[in-house]
Amino acid sequence: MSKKVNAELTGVKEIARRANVSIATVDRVIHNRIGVSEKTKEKINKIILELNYQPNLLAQRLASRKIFKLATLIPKGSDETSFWEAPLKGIEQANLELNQFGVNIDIYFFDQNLKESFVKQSKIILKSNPDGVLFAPSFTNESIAFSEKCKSQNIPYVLIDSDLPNTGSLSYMGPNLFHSGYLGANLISYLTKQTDKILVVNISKEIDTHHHLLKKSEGFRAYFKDNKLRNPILQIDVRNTDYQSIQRSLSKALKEDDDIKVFFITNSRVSDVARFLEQSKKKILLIGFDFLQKNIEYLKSGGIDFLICQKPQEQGYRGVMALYQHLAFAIPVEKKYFMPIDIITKENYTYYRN
Amino acid sequence: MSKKVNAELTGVKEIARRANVSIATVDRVIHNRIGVSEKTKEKINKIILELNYQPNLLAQRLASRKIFKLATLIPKGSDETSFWEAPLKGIEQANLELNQFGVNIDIYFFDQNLKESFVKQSKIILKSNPDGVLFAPSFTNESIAFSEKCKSQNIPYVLIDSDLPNTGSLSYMGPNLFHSGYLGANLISYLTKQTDKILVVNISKEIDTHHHLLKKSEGFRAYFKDNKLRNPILQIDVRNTDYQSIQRSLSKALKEDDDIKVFFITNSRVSDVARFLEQSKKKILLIGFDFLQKNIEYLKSGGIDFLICQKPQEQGYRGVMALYQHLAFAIPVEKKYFMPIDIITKENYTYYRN
DNA sequence: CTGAAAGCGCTTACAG
DNA sequence: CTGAAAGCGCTTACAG
Repeated sequence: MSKKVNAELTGVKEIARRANVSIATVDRVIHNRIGVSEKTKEKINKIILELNYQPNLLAQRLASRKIFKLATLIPKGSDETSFWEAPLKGIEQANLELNQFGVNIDIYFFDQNLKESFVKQSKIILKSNPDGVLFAPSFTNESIAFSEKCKSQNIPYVLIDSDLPNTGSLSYMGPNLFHSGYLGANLISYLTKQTDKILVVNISKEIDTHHHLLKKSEGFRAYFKDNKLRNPILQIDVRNTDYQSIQRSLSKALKEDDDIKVFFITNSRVSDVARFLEQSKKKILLIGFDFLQKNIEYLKSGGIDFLICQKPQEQGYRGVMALYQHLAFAIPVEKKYFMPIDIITKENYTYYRN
Repeated sequence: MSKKVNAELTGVKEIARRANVSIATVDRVIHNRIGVSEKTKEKINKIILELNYQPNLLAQRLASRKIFKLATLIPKGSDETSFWEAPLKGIEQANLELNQFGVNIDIYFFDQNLKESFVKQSKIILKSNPDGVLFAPSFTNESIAFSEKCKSQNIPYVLIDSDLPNTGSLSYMGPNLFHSGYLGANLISYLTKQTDKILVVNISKEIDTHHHLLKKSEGFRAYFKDNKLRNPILQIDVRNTDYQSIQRSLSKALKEDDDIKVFFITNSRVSDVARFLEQSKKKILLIGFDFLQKNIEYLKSGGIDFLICQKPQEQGYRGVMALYQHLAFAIPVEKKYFMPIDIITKENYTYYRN
């Protein structure tokens, strides 16, 4: 272990010395603040380039006692699905790590079944005047409205889980939904004959607003089309997310077509389908989404064959980190950071990091 | 953006004030240095607990001008395989990020085909007196010898890519080899009938030292046994890694059994097998390892069906980070950090982060 | 437009 | 065994 030597032949002090000014003036130039004559500004900038000056981030953060206030808005975890616990965990982890670097995160929740709760929470957030916002745009119109307000208040915002059509966000961190459906189809094409019948199941209260499910089924179908596969593809939309409704819809579908070989469930509700198949003693290949405890149980028992996962925890973590890096260091952030499309089976789930 | 207030009602100053001592004494207690009476030590420790004191890492790193010198030893990337470029990238990324936190990394390489080069480089490293070492234990005996020397010099070391039987390492970050073979078999079981013949191919100059390949094929076989699957499994070991040799061995194998349905290649050399299959116009299901450019090309063209990947870049990155966290903050490190076992196809490789 | 000085929360010689 | 003081590389009022 050695010691740092000549630590600051390249710091602000050295720049100040060479430019024959005070370090305060150097600081002004570095941060593009006003109140410096063109001449000295040029002189200093030249030296900065010569020295290839890199600010010491440690010292920067320590000296500037700024506190960044971030707000996150995601759905509340519910009995029906624990999916949103993962992004929350990611946010909390980021919070923990950033705490000592002067970041405070306020975590807000909304009810996935209540647009008004989203609107209400977003208003509270705007009033709190945060330096940055992360949210899941579950309700398209309401989310667009929220993002517009963020823009007009000059608050950078990051989206996770699904994207918004307009482009004002600092970043989107989440799946490419179309492609995750496409991959599901790819996987199935390996597992079936071209004559096998496939059932696509969307389970969601608001299919119209949950356009992300539709994007997945679009991607799914596109694969079969692109590869000229002739499997018959049926589709049902289940609008009530309780088990009874799911059971009823699936029973009906199977009554109409009793030779379906594969079920493709476009979201995390796949465990309910596994339960149904278990009870009805049907052996049908089952593929769905998301690394939830319930789903893993069925993966273990063989009730679910494959899960497609997209690191929701990492979405929360990275989303917050992106905001921080943008605010604290003006580090450029990837506009779209698509999560990997992970394939989970009985034999690799123990190693998966969500 | 607000300001930090009362920043140090919990800092060393406050502790010193409450204990009625100087901050130097507080510092001594915090770092368990000698030269403090039992009495004051107790007093200070009590206050530390009361305040739930968390040192400001920024200030800590800034004030202590320690420089940590790390050394890494991994195989040189070769024409035959670019596999080791990934861990190198990870190491370089860590280097970049840690540079401003007082970490210097010296990167050493050895020739995968020359034990002596490993021995030679490890000696150079030991002479340089590093604070921590990361290495890939490609040659078992030589690696054990190296690790013993690290231990006796009190240098913490981290292993990547494959593990060593003794347990002195700070951490192992890499695949669970047995299980990655197991997963490969799991995947294949979905894609085949029980009567389909499977060929396992180990391609390596030193199968005996490259016991990690053997662990993969063990895991592979274990899956079939555990699940009472009756597929005939053949195996060949190719000891020369040039294309001609591989071609010859595979031709011979196919001549002896022309109804093989699946090839399982236990390492990254799978692209050579894909090339062979392409030329011989055989359509055989092909599964292998690692996210290399060559392999991806065949994945795209359909020559390779699945790749199993284990984030080699992250191995390098995390390995270095673990050393740093251990040295700088005495943060406890996971003894074994197994990488996820990722399944890559034509349709998700664009999203993969190696 | 510019600079001197204090301070961020620590560590580190040095002196006693 | 203990403390006063300087310093890490920055930022921030404040004064001129």
